[in-house]
Amino acid sequence: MNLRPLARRFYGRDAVTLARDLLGRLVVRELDGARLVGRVVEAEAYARDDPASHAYRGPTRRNASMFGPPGHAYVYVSHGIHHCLNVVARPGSAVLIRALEPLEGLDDMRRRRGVEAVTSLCSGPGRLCQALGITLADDGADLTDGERLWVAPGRPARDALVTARIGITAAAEVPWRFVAPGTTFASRPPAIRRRRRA
DNA sequence: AACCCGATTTACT
DNA sequence: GTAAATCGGGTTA
Repeated sequence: MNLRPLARRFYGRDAVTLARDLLGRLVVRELDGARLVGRVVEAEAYARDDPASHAYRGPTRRNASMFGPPGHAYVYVSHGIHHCLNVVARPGSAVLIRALEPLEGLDDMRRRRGVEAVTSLCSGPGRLCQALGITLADDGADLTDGERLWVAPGRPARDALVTARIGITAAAEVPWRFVAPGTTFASRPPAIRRRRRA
């Protein structure tokens, strides 16, 4: 398993392309002498001119990292409780990591999460940050330096299931959520179409 | 599946 | 001031 960090050029693309290409990659975390690894199985793209994106209204204190160089982390606090991890693509755009398949350091993740079931460790953007100990201290972290948090090549998914993004109200139908085919570790099953009653 | 609630920041009035 | 927020857990049914 090659755990070396991906280089800057991997990130400096449009967020949709990057989101697809992140599926199957490895998020690597080193914290308190432990190494934690998870495979990306769910990601969402947020573009610069995207009503659902934190970047939509321009730079603010919170989203400053989104406007910095590609390949850094954008971490923010969601609903006052949870942290969410984004990977900055081209400046002003980012990819939200929504779920990982835990591969290494599961007991450490369990301890941080306070749950046992492997499908509850990293299946959700807030859950995976808790499992990996990601906080605002990681906002702006350079993911190419291989120091505390980075992304390694893994084995890119050959395909992606495509759905609308979760938990947004603006641009609710834009199909920029990507799920690795066959995974059981997504935050929600990737329903392709919503059934509708007449 | 449908609510309810927590904890806090942000953006807008 | 205030509503909404890239959420998660719990309860009710």
